[in-house]
Amino acid sequence: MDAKTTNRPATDQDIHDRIWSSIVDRQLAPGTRLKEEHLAEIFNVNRARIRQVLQHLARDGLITLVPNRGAFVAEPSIEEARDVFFARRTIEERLVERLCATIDDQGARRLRDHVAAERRAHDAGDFETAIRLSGAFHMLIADLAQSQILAGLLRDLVSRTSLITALYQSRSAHNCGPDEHEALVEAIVAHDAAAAIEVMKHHLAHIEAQLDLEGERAPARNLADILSPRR
Amino acid sequence: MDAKTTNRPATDQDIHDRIWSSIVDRQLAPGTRLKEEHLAEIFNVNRARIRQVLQHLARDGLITLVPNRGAFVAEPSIEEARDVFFARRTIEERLVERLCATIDDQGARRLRDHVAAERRAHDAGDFETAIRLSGAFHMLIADLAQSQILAGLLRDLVSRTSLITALYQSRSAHNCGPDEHEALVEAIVAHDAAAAIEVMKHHLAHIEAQLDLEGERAPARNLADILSPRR
DNA sequence: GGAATTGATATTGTCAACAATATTTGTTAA
DNA sequence: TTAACAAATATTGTTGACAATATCAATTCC
Repeated sequence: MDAKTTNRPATDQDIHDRIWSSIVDRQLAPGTRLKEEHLAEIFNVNRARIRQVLQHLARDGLITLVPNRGAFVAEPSIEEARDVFFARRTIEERLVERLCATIDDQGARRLRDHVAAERRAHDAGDFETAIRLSGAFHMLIADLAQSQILAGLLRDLVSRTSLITALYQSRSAHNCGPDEHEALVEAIVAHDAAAAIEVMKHHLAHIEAQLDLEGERAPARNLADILSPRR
Repeated sequence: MDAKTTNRPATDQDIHDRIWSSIVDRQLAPGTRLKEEHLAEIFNVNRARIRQVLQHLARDGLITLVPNRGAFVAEPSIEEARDVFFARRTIEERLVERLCATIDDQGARRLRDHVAAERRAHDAGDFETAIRLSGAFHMLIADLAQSQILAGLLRDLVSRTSLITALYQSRSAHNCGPDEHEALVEAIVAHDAAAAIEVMKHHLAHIEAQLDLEGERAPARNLADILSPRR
């Protein structure tokens, strides 16, 4: 959290976006305490504004508000993690099903361009970009499928997935996104709903399988981790 | 909105629940303006508290916050209405599918008891209760299907459905809930997922078909409607 | 040395006041 | 009578101060 304050006062949306992406990009680890006054100083705004933003982030599922104690980056339990994947399957299978019926040339081009960019980043070893584009691919599908409600719900679920992988990802995990994304795009463009659903199902199962949701909980964060400056 | 203030200070959750149910029960019509200071007087709390509650209700999709102008009970467009039903089908079909696999004796009893209560209210002509129980039936399915995430999402969608029916329901609509709910329960108890999905799909299509989403927008609310006392 | 207690400090929760913006009311002109 | 304009009022947005609660540091006791 090394955001520099600028002279233009930050809007609530700016602040929300900044904290959101710091969590999703894993700069803020699960369990991190977010002090209102501290954030207010960082963003150079009144504390009441921060409270408002934190309320929103809590509704997004990215932070946990504990009465009288403050806000913490969320630490989803194993049960929650499974539920997130269940919800994602529910939504994303339906979205690709719909997209198979509605995809047009422009949509197909956008999908292909996106996966090509993913492939380029992946092949160049730029894994940070590859991972970011991988998440954005899911949101592109949601946008193209034209359900604002499901797209909004999915956005939260994808964000929470980032928290979950931060907590539970085993060491051997690797990003296999472009291959499965390509297969998905081809099924969509071919209007093959059954295949698209199967690929999406497999893809999400693959992501979930890389997480250690069977063993012990992820190591509890100690107090020093929580209290050390996050910069 | 004739809530009487009590001596115990209302909690934020109390206030939220009260406004929520007033909207869902159609005591507060779509388009109604909710003034912060007025609500603060009604509930005998500081206005800042009301602002917090209104933020939550906006995230629930039940009200619309217009900068510098205030909060209004939401008036979903036809596109939004269709999207809500699409999202509901996505979620509710998956929930009944899962419930067919996990239902036990206790769950079956709860479902049957609920539909019986619905049937009694319906047969006694107590349509207010019948409609309330009808909505609660959907939430019971969500609870039993054991996905907190989908249950939470569905709660918001069911609430918004109430707004939509308030705006778009044709005059000839009637509640045919108990019959379809009974068929659904039997499919679930028989572990027949295909049938359950089909009944749920048909049930939601039935609700949607009773709305006039093809013709002109619901009549615009005129100034007299907005300014008349809402009690 | 560890646990319990106390006091100091930090943080969150709440509030009323003021600034900014919108709405309503009153007045004037055509 | 209607439209335009100005003034008054209402409402929302923001802030800093204070109350309530939690955390941390220091001290004492076993």
